[in-house]
Amino acid sequence: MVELSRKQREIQERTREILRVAKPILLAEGFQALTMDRVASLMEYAKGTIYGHFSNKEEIVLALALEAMRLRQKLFQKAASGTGLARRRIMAIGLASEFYTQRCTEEFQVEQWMRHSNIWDKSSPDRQTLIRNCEAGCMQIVSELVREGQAVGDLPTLERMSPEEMVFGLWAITFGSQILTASSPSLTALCIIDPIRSTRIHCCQLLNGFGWQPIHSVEEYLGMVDELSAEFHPQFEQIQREYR
Amino acid sequence: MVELSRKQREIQERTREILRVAKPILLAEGFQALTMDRVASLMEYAKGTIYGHFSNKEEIVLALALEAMRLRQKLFQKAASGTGLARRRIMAIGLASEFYTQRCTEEFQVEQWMRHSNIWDKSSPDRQTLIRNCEAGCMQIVSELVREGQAVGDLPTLERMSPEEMVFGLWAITFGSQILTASSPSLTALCIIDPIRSTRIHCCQLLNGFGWQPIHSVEEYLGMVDELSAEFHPQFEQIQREYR
DNA sequence: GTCAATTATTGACGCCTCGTCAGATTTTAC
DNA sequence: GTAAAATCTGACGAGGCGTCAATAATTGAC
Repeated sequence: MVELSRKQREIQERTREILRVAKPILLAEGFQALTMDRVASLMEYAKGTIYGHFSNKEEIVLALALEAMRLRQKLFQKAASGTGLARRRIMAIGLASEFYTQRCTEEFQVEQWMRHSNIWDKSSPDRQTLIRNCEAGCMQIVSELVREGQAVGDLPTLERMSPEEMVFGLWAITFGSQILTASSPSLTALCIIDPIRSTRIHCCQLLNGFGWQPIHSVEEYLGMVDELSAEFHPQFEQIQREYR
Repeated sequence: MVELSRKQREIQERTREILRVAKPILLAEGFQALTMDRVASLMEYAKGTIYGHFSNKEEIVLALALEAMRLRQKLFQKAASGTGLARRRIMAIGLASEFYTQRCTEEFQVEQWMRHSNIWDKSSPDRQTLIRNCEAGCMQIVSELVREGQAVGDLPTLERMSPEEMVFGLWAITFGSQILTASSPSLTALCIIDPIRSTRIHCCQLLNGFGWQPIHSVEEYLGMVDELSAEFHPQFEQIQREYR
């Protein structure tokens, strides 16, 4: 490790400060309200100085997103490190994801901004890679559990279907639900009263469909999720606090 | 119906012309490349004239998106109007959705632009409503099939779970898969070789999980999808041609 | 066919943001 | 103490947005 000079530390600290200033603007007023001039004047630095840290505002968003995704990854890790069968631990990951969307609203929102092609495409490949790696890390946590389920014999393997491809399904269902919930303000108008409960049920039914033992009835499953929730929520909250 | 004067027809035609000009720019170069000045100069009209049709560029995107969604709706209608059991017809809708993503790439892409909060939020409530209605229409087509499955007794009903909430699951899984496929250029790096096949399987397993009769093994299901595909593709292509 | 009223079109304009870079200022190293 | 290196500054050019006063075209009554 290289020792950093005082100046270097100052600069690093300022990078963090920029993110601290930019985040509430992005969240409260959207991307177009996040201007370099504004960040600069709020921080009482010249614009050029800000550009020394981030070569455009898209980079700021991706930097925020990376932080957010690291939090997500930590939650997943915690969930996966629980006890019991792989299926139970996968349920815990579902809960982690739910927690992230529900309780780490800001981070979840930042992730959404990052996905905008406008923003993604204008930021540097380096930062993109960092984010991709983090995403792959999250995925790996889950696919390990699938592998474990298969190894133990609880989950039948399928011809030409990798553990990652199974995760893809769970990922798609939770991700899809979250996006739809976040972007359709009128789900209730479409008779979708409780999207979170629905998503839980769909995950259960998907796992049942794959024959992942033990098979749970919906009632049973929802009960277990509540128990798991009581167990993990304090831990998730702890991680969230540390992150702040 | 009101007769339109020649002038009115001309104006209407120009609206269409604007969309024709704007679409390739949006698709090939993205939203920030779509400027009113550029559209105006390409059409050899003054900018103000374009603003007479669309009060900002976001409106243009939403207008394009509405066209796209109407195509999607037509595909869904065709799929739902097939013969056989509700489960089979739901599979056909899955295929319609696949066809839309795969073969109506441009329309699918336009839909993605519409979902950007930047764009959505800046366009008029009227146009937003049109789009929401179209989305609701698509959803209704599917939820009718769920109702039919339940009525016939093929699909067990669940406590506190509306047909729409069941559709939500299928919607989330296909939508989520499509977004992930479209936005993660390196799915193969994550060991997801064939996302389309995976998605098909996940839909099958979800339906199996819900106990929708007849239950299909994955092999069986994939075979049926191929058959259905042969049956519906020509019809879908027909609809696509009419739309152009 | 004329002409006034209505409707449509134009494009220069003001405002805003982006990202740059030459010059001013501060820090570092000796 | 001082010269070289690093850092910071903010005015500037480029370019997009949306407006609106001025201009042109169209309509329809006579």
